[in-house]
Amino acid sequence: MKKYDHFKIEQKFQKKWEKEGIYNTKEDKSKQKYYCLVEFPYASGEGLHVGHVRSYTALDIVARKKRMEGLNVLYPIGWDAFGLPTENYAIKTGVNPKIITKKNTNNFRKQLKSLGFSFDWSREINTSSPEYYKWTQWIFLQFFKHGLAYKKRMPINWCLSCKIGLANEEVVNGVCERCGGQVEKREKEQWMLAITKYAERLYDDLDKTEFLEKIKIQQRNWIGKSHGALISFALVTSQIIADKKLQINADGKIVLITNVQEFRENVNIDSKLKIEGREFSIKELIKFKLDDGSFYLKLFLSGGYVLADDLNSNSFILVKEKDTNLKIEEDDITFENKKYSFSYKAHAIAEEVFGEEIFKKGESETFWDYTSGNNYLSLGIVDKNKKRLDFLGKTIKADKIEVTNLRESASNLRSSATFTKVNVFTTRPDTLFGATYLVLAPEHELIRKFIENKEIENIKEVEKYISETAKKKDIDRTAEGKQKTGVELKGIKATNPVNKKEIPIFIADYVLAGYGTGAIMAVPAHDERDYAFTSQMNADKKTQIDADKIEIIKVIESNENLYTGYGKLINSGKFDGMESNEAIKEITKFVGGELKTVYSLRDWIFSRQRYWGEPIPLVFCNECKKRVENSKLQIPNHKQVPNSKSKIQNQEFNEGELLNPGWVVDENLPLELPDVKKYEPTDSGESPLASVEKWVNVKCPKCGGPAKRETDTMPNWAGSSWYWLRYTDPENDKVFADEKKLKYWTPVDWYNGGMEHTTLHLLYSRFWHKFLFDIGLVPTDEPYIKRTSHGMILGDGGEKMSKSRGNVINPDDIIERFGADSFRLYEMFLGPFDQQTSWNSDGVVGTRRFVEKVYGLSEKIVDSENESVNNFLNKTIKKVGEDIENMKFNTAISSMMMFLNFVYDENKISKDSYKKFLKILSPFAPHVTEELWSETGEKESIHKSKWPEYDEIKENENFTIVVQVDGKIRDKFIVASNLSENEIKDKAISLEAVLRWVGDKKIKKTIYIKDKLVNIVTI
RNA sequence: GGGCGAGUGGCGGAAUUGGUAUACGCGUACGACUCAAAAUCGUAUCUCGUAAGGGAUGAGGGUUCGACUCCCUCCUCGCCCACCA
Repeated sequence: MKKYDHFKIEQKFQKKWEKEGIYNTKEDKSKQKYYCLVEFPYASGEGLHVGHVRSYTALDIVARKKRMEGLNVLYPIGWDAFGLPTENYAIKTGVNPKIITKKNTNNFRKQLKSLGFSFDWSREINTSSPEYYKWTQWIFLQFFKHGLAYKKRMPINWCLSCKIGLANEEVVNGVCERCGGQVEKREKEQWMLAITKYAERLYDDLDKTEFLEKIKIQQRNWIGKSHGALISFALVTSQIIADKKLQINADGKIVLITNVQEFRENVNIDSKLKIEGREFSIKELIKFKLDDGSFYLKLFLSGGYVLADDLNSNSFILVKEKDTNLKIEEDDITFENKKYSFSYKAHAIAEEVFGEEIFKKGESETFWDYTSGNNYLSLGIVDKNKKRLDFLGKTIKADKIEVTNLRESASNLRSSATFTKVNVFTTRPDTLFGATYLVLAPEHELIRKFIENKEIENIKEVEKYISETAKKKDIDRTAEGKQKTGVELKGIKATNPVNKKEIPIFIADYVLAGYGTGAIMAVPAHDERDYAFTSQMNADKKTQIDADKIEIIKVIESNENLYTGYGKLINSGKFDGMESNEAIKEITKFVGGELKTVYSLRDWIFSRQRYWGEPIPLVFCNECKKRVENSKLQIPNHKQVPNSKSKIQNQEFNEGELLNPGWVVDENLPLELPDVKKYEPTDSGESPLASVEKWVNVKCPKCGGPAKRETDTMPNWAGSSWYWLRYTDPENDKVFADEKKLKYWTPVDWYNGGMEHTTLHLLYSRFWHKFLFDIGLVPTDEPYIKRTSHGMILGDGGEKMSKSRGNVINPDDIIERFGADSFRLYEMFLGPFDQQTSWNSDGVVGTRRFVEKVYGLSEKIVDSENESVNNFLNKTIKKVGEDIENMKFNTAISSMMMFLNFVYDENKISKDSYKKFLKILSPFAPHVTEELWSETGEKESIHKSKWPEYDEIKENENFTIVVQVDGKIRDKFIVASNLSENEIKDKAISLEAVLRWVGDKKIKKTIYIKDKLVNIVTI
């Protein structure tokens, strides 16, 4: 018997296959396609991992089987080449990442080829090659042009000792992964991709896919859909205004307020005024602020009164609104049926209302200003020193009048509408009666404005808390068991809309700015976090809230103060007795809230302050910024991306340029990475590209003026977000892939990868694909039909393989010792493909022995074999075929081992059966089967042969019937399948062992399971 | 805290429309071959018991003629997410 020399055989066929290109694929309309995809590797310096081998072998088996079944199979490979380890290595050594990448991919390619995968190497791609990233950049520009990319200040992780920005993945347990140093947040302008606009579709369309259920679940959890309601809480700054503080003078027009400044600061749209015993509510409040920080008020009151501020005399003027009633018709203003030119008219009104001495003609000017949104204007007058202004009349429709000239004269005046409400998102509107305070995230935009307008009393305390929060590391902010902290916003209250009770407002960092509206209603009796916060604030004596008294849903058995479940409402006014699910809808309706679905998915931070990534092909131009700002172009407000290629091309500025004034696209692609001297980010946290002046300073592609390039690069997820599309047409330099080729090959039929990519990569790539679908560039709205994940291979002790633990297995060593075929078989034999398992190098000898036995099998070939061998083979063909489809590679292999053992026992096999066996083994062990196949005299490759059919097992086969008495096995016998149920029962009951066990007991019943078992039940 | 998954020999694991638990492989022991070793082949290998037989699939309970499989309670481990309102 000749010796099995794996090295010789594997080398021989790997060369032969490559030379003949037998796995290279072309579009062939006559054949059905099948697209197998594995996650392309990041070619690190550490070389191939056994985990790669597991994934690639599995789909190689699938690809080979599908080919044998006559499908046109695309099984491509390439390199995900932008990444941190390469960059970090470059920083350390100063070697250009291109060179490192080249070296690493060469090594990976060699390693992959030594495993005999049936990749179509002619389609190899590399995300770091300009030919490839040209299209990554191009797709980014499409996002930009459609208004899905925008710049925003965002915190980044900054390592204090490495002095570089870290990706989230590099921050492990709150410290820098590389050096273990402290990480803090730094704010920086970042490019964002608006993936949240696709949240709903990314969620819903999972139903269209055949992803493994656990993968769908993980995606759904990541997107984080919750149903709830937006509820508005009106703000009350103060109701201090009382009779004694107001005086009306004799003619009834001048109101004296004892503390005008206090009144100015505290009056609010929800304030109620009492003047001479008469109550007024405020219909509209206009607050004008001067540059020195002081401001003036104009209040439109119920009953048609207007309360106008007079700073100089520390008084307010109360007038009847109808005195200043204005109507606008065309260009002119009609005032009590007389027509005046605009300016003249305004003065006429001023004289009439306030007296000529206040606004002398020629010394004062008229102006318009915005008050409540873009559609309404008020007419006003400002004195010549621009220190005093007033309004004359109620708001009027603005779209009928020309305002441009008049705006300028008041340009040093800024209007600021007072904020009147806070929106909160809650999933539990049914607990609204228990809402005893509001909490805003420290980053909530209202707080800045409260501070600006001096609407809070304890500004210093609040500012201190905000800055402390910003400095906190993530880990401190979220660590479990951490005390909740917060500060009350004194001087501002909110009104609970359901019972009109006044409740305090806090800021606290347990409320996240990025989720919902960044504000919550706190229901301590029904929410754990609110309960904890309340208890802690009570301990600090900062609030009066008593959790006991606000319980609204009572659970009979529960005597706790906290209950987070659902139930029947109590202490909820007219909603008492209503079930939660109904109350959610009813209470929301009652308070004028809006049922809403929110997603916890955040927009994608798309900037990295790094060298080794795709440059972002945008340029900043000051001149274009001005032109955008002066243009009247509006950003279209569409909910869905339009399915059109042309719309955005007809304007001078595209949507992205309008959205990000000054940023213009540079369509001269690829925008290549320039060479740099050093790969570290700059001290200011900019990417190394910022130091390449020649590259940074460019002519604006739009106006030709001086402009600067964006120096951030794209994240390493970018290139992998569309790579499966490029495989269909990897060399095209006109488009990212030819439409017809995309149509033939996509979507991917089966995509396998690691569970660790289930959330980010899988979601990002689905997002890009959907966007490309929306703009008409790909034929389907989902990229992958089936997605599976292989389980992780742990090291010997059941721990994760890692360099530091020293338990990393190098595939090269295994191939050298045992050969690629045995290695592949062992990887698949290890355990269930989708579950984690641990590696044991000693185990490879098992599959090696199996391969050797296969190698010697030809000695058993005879002219006529036993029928039982043929039957066994049929069963095995069936099982192997099914197991491959179901990813049960381990049992497929064990069934082939059983067959082989059986043949060795029988000591004979026909040539025909032998060849069939080689065929079903060939996807698993492609080299040795090819060798043996050629030895049978076949000229064509076994991998081009047809997958064998199997015959259903013949009817007259015998079965073993197990006989139980009272559920315990007592005997078994072999029976031909043509016996009837009664015959089998009779035979069972007459067995000696059965008679012995039944004894004198009476037989209650006899259960028969076809071809399997008889159970005799006694009483 | 939430989601997902898993607990079966010394080890990786097999067995689910509920029907012979421990397939297949590793390891180990003994034997054959050999001067010897390796390799190979053969036999054995859950456990108690001489045997007949009994017990065992993380623990405990339930449903059933019959449970690794279904239901309930609990424990342990892994992965992912984590103050998501």
